[in-house]
Amino acid sequence: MMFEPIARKSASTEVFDQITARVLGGDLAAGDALPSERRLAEAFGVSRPAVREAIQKLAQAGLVDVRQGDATSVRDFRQHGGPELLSQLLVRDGIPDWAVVRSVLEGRRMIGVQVARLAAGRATDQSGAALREAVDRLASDSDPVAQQVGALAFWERVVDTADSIAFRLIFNSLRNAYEPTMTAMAAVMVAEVGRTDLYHQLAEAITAHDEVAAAQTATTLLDLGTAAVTAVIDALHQNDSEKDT
Amino acid sequence: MMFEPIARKSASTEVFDQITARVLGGDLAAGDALPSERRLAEAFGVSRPAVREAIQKLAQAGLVDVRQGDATSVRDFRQHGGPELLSQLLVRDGIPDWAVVRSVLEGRRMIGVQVARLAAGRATDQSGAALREAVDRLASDSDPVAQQVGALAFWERVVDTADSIAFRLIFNSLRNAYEPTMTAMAAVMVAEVGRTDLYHQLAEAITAHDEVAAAQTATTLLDLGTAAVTAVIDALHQNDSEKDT
DNA sequence: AAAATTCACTGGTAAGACCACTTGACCTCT
DNA sequence: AGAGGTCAAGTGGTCTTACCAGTGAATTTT
Repeated sequence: MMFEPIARKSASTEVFDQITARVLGGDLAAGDALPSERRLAEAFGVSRPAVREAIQKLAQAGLVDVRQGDATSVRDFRQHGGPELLSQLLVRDGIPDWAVVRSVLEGRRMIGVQVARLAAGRATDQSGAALREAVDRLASDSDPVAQQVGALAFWERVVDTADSIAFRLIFNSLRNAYEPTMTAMAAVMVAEVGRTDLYHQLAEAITAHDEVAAAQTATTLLDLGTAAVTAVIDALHQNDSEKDT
Repeated sequence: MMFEPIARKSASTEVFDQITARVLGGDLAAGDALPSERRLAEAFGVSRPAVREAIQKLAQAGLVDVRQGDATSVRDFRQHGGPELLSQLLVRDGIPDWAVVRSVLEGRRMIGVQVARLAAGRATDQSGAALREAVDRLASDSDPVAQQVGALAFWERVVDTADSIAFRLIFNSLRNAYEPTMTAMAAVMVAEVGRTDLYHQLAEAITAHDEVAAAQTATTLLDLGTAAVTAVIDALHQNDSEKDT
């Protein structure tokens, strides 16, 4: 029996998480007024500073609008939120939101291709070596989860090679959304991350400054994972339909 | 004479902004330890709760790593930050960072094309009407700034039509980065936002479910702005070179 | 030399008081 | 009536003070 490290959440983090879940879950609709800080403090059984810290984080995430003198109100996260929210949207109460999963896969695929193309245009000797090293490390892993970590590290190198801070930051967001789901996705994603030949091919295309080949290989590679996940989703939906019948 | 609404910043916001600027500006490098909350409070002349609120926001933005018992340390925002940071990175001390500008333009272009393609695949009668309305509103504006606002609203409709929450949230981030620069960009961006014919064409292509035409038109449109801004950047660099000579 | 302990420093939390601002009800004058 | 002013209640903003809870390094003990 393995012991899991206990992760203690601070009071403010706990408050933040709960309110975030309420907002993203729709229990607190856009425009709704949040209870006052004093009431929240009482309701959560914490001090007011703890509540305030949570609210500041909510405001930073674009989830609430706080104005002195008036009640703090919930904002429409679809209109004001950033991609940091994706990780919370992907899975709610342990149940994946397939529409969100689909959209993240789409984003991953389209952005991955563009980044690969950019990288091919800007590869240097250094970045080429880094890419090859990442491929080698990925190829040496046999565990599906480790392979996913390796694939993520590989793509991180690709993004670095693309030398675009905007794509880098977007990549970070997608990675943060994806990471918590890795163990659950391992069995499915092996169809993609197991194809070390394609990673090798992509690394070579980028190193050779072949933008077309890089984009094409990236498309092939990312479509594998997309197709695999999509197949699972469809299968689940089919089951649902059968149950209904 | 117009009156400007006065925007008063709270103490915690002020602290947050100052530390953010230090981190993004490189004065506080990744791995550096932040002064303790008590010292920061004294240095800024504010109370400790105010400092704590600021630090919580910094942590939420991925800029610092805070652990009880140990000093709060600065994280590598390139590795952990999200695209919300772009607005702060675009301009520092009033001077645009051209590498960041370029990367945002690249992101805008590539993502815009993909979103247009997605939208073409998922347009409905409702979304088509919304797109046309947005084009009409854009066409009725003559002021460059108003046109940019209209163009942004148009693209917002396109993203909605694409029906992808991931792209929606990414779009929000790019918009937040872009909005503060609009007045400065007005004269340059008019080359793009003034082409109401292309917006109209794009709206029609999306409504007609013509993915290829939508992608192509989007490319043409977005390249206009990209080229215009790139030309300005190059001109500035040329001036710099001449000065050096 | 290694292990255990101590201590100084860090962030985490709480309570209570007061300030600054928004809102809406109420009142007054026109 | 309607426009304006006044006021009170409720909200977020801030400060002070005190103590709790971890971390890490210096210190002591073995």
